Amino acid sequence: MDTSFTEENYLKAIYHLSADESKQVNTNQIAMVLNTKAASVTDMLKKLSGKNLINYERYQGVELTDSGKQIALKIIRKHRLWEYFLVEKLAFGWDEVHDLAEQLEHIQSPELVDRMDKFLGFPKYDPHGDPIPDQSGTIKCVEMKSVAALNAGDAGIISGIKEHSSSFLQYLEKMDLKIGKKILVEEVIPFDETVILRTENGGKINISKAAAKHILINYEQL
Amino acid sequence: MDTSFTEENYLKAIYHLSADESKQVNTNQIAMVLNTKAASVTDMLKKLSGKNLINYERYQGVELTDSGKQIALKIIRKHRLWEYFLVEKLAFGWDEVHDLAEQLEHIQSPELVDRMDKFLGFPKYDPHGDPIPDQSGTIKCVEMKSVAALNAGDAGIISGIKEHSSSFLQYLEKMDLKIGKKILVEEVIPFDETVILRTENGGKINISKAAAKHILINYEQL
DNA sequence: TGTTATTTTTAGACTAACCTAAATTTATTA
DNA sequence: TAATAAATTTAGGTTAGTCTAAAAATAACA
Repeated sequence: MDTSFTEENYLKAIYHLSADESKQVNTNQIAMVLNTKAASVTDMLKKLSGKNLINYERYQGVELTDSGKQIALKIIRKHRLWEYFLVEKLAFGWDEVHDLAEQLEHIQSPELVDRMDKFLGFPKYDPHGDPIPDQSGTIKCVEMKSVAALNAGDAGIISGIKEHSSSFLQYLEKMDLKIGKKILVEEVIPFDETVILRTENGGKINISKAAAKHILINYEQL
Repeated sequence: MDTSFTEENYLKAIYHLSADESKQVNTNQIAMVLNTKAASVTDMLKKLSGKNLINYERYQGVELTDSGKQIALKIIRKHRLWEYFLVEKLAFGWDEVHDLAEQLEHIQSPELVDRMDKFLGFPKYDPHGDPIPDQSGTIKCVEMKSVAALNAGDAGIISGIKEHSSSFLQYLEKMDLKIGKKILVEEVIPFDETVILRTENGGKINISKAAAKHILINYEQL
């Protein structure tokens, strides 16, 4: 039972959608993220259901089966390893690698993935701070908190973001807020909840509440 | 004007066929190497002709136009750079990388190719000794001689092979005849034209005429 | 040169993935 | 709860790439 390029994209989309928004994923959501039409999604859902990769009942939304989830995690593993490679070895910016990884994640060769993993030194997080699933598809579940939820005095390492638009990525670049950077919350201004961060070299960075919401801090990587 | 995965494979096949056997390439040859049927080939030839990537007249065989050749060379450049990467960085055997490179060569990103080239140190030859076209598609034309055409006393570096079957690749592996190895022809036995080679560390290797014919020596890489 | 054999092309059909437009089901709200 | 709105599915059609079987062109040879 082989999965096509397109099937893999659907499985990945469903995985991400069901991680974000609770449980059942609906047709329109999928159509949205895959840039396609609801009718096409329905066709594919029937097909994936026939292969037992999703549980699907007409009009009732959809969720991945265990084997569907396994496949999705394999794709995500590949995606994140490739992103790591592109940034660490080929010096791409972390905001430029997504589309390329989207192509590379479909290369079929378990051998390649594992060798790449070794070559890269078994990285645990991709350049956006998202955890890289291991060979068996296990994903390291880390507790991340949004910066907006921190209080003065809290500290941690920037480890992820909730928004992947290139405008936001460029904003982070400008503000010099990179994944892996250690920060301390110096103050939260009560008026508009602007957060004042202090970095290791003593610099101060002010960010709006809107931005703070989308930046995640990790306690695990310390 | 974008070229699909499949179109690229046809262009590459035509390129290789016209390099090997003189000029005009015929439908059946293409069908053979692409593992498809002549009828399918005809369909595609019409399509490629419409895009001005080949010169095609019914029943008369086919050849690449300049733009078709440019595209073919870009694919070949990618293929060979990926093979180099797989062997040099990920420690694959040079006889295992072909199928993988066949997938990777279709990744679309000029930026990626050039960064990879730089990362690898601008290699001139792939692990099979075939020259890697540069950015502009120029291929280094080197004079290669088959070992069977050498006389006692001649020396050079093993730089290519004319036969790519995995049985032959494994034979070379067993004999410890690797691309890049410096060899000297010590003697050619008149009886059956067995060639006795001497390697840099003083070892002797006997090869049959059949094998010698398929091994190429390069004067350029010295 | 005429006849057979081979190669190539056409004709017609299939599949995967997509689309639009219409029908149906579920959700919302007056 | 009936009526409207939104979401989803069905029906029918398109395109790229493939196939088989039959027809047409070229090549081989007696």
